[in-house]
Amino acid sequence: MDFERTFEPGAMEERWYAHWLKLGVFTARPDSPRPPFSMVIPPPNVTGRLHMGHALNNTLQDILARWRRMKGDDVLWLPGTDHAGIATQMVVDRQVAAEGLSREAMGRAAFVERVWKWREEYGRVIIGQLKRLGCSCDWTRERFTMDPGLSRAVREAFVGLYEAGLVYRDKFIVNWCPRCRTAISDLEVIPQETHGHLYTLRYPFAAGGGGIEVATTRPETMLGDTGVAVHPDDQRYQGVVGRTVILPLVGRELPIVADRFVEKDFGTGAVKITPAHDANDFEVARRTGLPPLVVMDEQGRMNDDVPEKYRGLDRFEARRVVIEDLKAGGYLVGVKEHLHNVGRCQRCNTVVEPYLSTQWFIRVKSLAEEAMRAVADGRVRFVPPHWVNSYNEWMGKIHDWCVSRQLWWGHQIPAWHCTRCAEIHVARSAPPVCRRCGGAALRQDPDVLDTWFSSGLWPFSTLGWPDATPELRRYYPTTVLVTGFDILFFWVCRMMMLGLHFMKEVPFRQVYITGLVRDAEGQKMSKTRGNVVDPLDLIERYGADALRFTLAAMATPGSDLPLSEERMVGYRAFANKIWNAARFVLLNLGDETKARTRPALPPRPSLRLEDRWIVSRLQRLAATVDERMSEFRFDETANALYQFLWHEYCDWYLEMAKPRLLPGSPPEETARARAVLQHVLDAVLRLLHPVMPFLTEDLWQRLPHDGETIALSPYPAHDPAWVDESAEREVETLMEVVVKVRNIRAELNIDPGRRLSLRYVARSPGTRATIAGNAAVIATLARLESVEESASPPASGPAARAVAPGVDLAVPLAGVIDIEAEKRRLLREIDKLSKESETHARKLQNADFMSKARPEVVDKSRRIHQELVERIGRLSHTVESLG
RNA sequence: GGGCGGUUAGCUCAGCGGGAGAGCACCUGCCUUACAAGCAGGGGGUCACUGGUUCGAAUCCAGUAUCGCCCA
Repeated sequence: MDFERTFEPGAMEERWYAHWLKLGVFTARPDSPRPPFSMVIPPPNVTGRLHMGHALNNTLQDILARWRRMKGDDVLWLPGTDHAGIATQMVVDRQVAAEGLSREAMGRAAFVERVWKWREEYGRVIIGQLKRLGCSCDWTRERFTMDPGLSRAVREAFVGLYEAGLVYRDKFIVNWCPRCRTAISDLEVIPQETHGHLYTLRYPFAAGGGGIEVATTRPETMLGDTGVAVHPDDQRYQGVVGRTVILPLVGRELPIVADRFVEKDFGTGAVKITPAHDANDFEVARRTGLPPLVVMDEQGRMNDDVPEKYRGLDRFEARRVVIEDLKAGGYLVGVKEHLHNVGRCQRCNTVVEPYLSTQWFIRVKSLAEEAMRAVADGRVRFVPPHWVNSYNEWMGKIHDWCVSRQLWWGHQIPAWHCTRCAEIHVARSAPPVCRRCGGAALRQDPDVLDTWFSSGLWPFSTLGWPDATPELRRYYPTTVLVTGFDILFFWVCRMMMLGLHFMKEVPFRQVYITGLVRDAEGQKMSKTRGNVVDPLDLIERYGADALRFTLAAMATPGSDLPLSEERMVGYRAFANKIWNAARFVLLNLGDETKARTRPALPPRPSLRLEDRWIVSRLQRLAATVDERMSEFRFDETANALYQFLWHEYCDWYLEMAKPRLLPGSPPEETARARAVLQHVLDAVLRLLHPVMPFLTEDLWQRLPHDGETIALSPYPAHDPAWVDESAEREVETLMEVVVKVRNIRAELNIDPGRRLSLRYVARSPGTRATIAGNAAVIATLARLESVEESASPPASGPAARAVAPGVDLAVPLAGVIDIEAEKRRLLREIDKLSKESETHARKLQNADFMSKARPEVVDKSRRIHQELVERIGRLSHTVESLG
């Protein structure tokens, strides 16, 4: 088998993904006796391309899915896409326009057919990209929000809400995008700080004798004014309420009304009321009985209800002309710079127009209350928990949800209007005749539902609802939802409300909220900034495993992820490190390699110290990983794996095992070393598999193994029987000795190839036994020719000295030692240790500490202090002996 | 205006009541038969500031400064 010196991702990834698909690894088994674990993917837009946010949350989901699968759960990770009403319609609009056609000219049916065609052709790009990432979704259950089943669920849900009295149709001020020509929800309006002007206008009293001044940022809306309001307690305007003014340019007579909404301190304290074009004004008008007057059309042009001069003008052009005319007429009293927020359409950045129109709404108050209760009483857990605050805040002051959209692409509202008597029928299917007048001419409501309405049903519509399918019974509520905070309100809140309403049960037990992937400078990635990083590009350059590991390692709950390429380079190096460790093991396995099955670990009494140590460390790793994964600590899981693999397995164990692999060592020792090397590697590959699925599969397949894929092999469970504290302590001693010798070599600039000898004086029989019993290991790691116990004090004569816990060391170096330099080196060491010991000395001298601190804390401090003092003493003694 | 989060080594971040940590970067020396995408050794921090609680605070509390996000 070829085994290159450097790890090359690439083709290997594609091969293993195909292997998993062939084996059906990702397919959920509803009839399985195993416990279920389920997640639904946050459905990406059909128009979407994989971005770093997707890469992050799908990596984390995949880690969970693969982990639970190996732990023995029946995992369902249900994938799919969202039809993305406005976005998709815009894309196809553009495509059609490029052909010189238009949506209007084509007609609705032809256009919708065209969108479907687009979806077939381009709408699956992101699915392929998720596969590149390695996502172990159950593709046999892939869903699309416009599928027949999900469309049926949407109809059923809408009708169900209607029957529960939670749906109504009303004229209301909504956020209107004149470019998209549809209503959009509050959440789809992005406020943008804008330098504008505040105009003060004077409206003369109808009866003559002065007038009243009003302030506005949108003068063109004055054409739709139907009143003026002041605060009832405002001293300045006592007596004007009830009088009328004449609207300039129009001539309409407007009543002055009193309403507490008016801010006395803003502008002049009097405001013009344009009920059909301002949400606050609309409320005021409702309270005070002022009539609404719509003065714009769907595209934001002034309509026929304004003086002829302004008809047909775009709202911004109208603003310009209105200002000119007001100025000419002497009605413009003042203009000043004004910084304010202007709402823009999330999709197309057009300035949103508050617009009075007839829309469908969902009464959400009762749904929101239940959704808040579900979180308060723990039916749903947020990770990290602080997001509950945002959730409650939004749910607490929620407005009714405008769910109708004036689009063609989406779920057409299941409501039919009688063309004769205007009766509205909300029904699962078209009624044959009007129930009121019996007329047969019924027309379906042209509007479609907000895309988030169908997304809100996603956790159960995808499982077959409204039918009580086995999947629905088994996998709902889903175990966990992983998503970004940017769609907390859009999506998470809506799923909570709709899930609780229709299923009487929360849609997910836990919600893990990810941070935001930023660039290396911590800036938000955006097309305009040009700092967008393409995950596919990263996969090409570093491999999917390195990308996944990077994202996992940086996924600290509650914080954003500044993605730096340096970090990715580091984790690609990690992948390469693992590759080479496996390469080393495999090249040393000999004939066992051909035995395609994993041998058992040799009985413990036959194992050497270092074997018991690495197996013990492995057990601790398994425990840590299990604990950290259960808490969604992907970062700490990744770090623990990294630390173990690189700094314990590779740095120490591999090196310690090398001598036993050399020809000439006892065959049974070689066999045992091979078995342990292989056992630990196999286990750690499995522990790592959820994070780095491709690399681990590739290596696992090369090693002796049972089964067809690592993805279905059992996840190593913590086995306390193999934890060996004394082995860990002993190896720590060996490491300290080795590091001291290496330190001497480095600081005295001794040729790395030169073999040195080591004399030691152990302070306890245990330490003596550890060192004496492992002299060969120490010699290998520290490149020594001899390790000998020596009489106390350590050998006199020219030598470099060091003190490790429990043992004094001397490396004789005739002709190399500069006595003064050696003294300086030792004094520096004494200094360092003294600083540490002082902090403990202070504590131990503190009577309060001694009496009030927990005994084990005092003990620990005393132990550390004693040890430090002892080492300092021995070092000082050595310095003195140097003269 | 309300809410949430951050401020720890040059950079990016863990740690969140008991000896200041990691990765990268940096310095020194090494192509030691798995790996130079490597090995060995090393330097580097009044844990934003001010008070308080505590025997003990980077860690808990209050306040200040500052940066960022969300909602109005």
